[in-house]
Amino acid sequence: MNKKTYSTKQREFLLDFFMHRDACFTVEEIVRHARDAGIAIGQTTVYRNLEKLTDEGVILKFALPSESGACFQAAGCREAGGHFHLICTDCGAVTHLECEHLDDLSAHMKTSHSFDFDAQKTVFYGRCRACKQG
Amino acid sequence: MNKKTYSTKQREFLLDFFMHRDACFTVEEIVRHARDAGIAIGQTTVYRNLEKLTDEGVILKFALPSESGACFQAAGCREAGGHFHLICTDCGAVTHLECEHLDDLSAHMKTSHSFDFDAQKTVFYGRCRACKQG
DNA sequence: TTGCGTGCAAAGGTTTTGCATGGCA
DNA sequence: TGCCATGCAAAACCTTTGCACGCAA
Repeated sequence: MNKKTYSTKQREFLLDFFMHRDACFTVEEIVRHARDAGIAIGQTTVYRNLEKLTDEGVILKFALPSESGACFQAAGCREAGGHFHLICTDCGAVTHLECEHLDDLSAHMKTSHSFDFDAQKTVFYGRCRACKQG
Repeated sequence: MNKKTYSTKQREFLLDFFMHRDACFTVEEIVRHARDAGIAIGQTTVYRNLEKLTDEGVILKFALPSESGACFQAAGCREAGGHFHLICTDCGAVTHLECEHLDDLSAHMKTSHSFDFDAQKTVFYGRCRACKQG
């Protein structure tokens, strides 16, 4: 039996915050944005809510070489497969990728290498178009 | 102009250590292995050497959900392409994968999505054969 | 009223830094 | 001898935990 879940203004802010943007943020940045929006929120609360949301697959947690702490971002969709994330190691931009090549890869890893690839947890690192040109 | 690099027994140990094994280790584990091998080494030294080796692409640095600190492992080869890493989120086992599917993927990302995928920095998370059966 | 959620402060753990010493070339 | 490397101790950081109070249902 699951615990009850209350709706608080802090939780609602976080949900809304991630649903409406498409970049990654550190805990510190999230706290700052909340305060700018007039929502008082402690970092403990951010950590606790983010942990839950990460477990649920609603948001993605990953490390960026350019940041010292963890980065979080909306997963975009909760369904398995068909949606992958590319992160630029220079600027941190995130590209959502829906591409049959990746579905093929996932299927191939499963059948030929006996590895259940988890698209939710995996982040592809590289350099985006803008940073290549820059 | 690059700085000179001295050869010390600590550095030689680290190089040798990673070249001869195929699993990932935390800093703490590395220090312990060194001391077991009769090499006195401080964790500061491990951190400093590992940072250099990571920059050079000799070893891989990544986070494992089951570990609190960072994990390091030999990259295996320094050439670009053709070599990827799968990590089991349950047991931490690392699989090296050489597979034309991944080369295709890399080429596809570059041509169709303008993204220079960096196999050196990317780790695929999922569950390995043994843990699926367990 | 019940009990989950919040947030401060403190603890915990990892990684970095300062500085004096050690050791390679 | 010159200068990089090492390592202890301390600092800096990020994240988690304890506990009392707040608040949704």
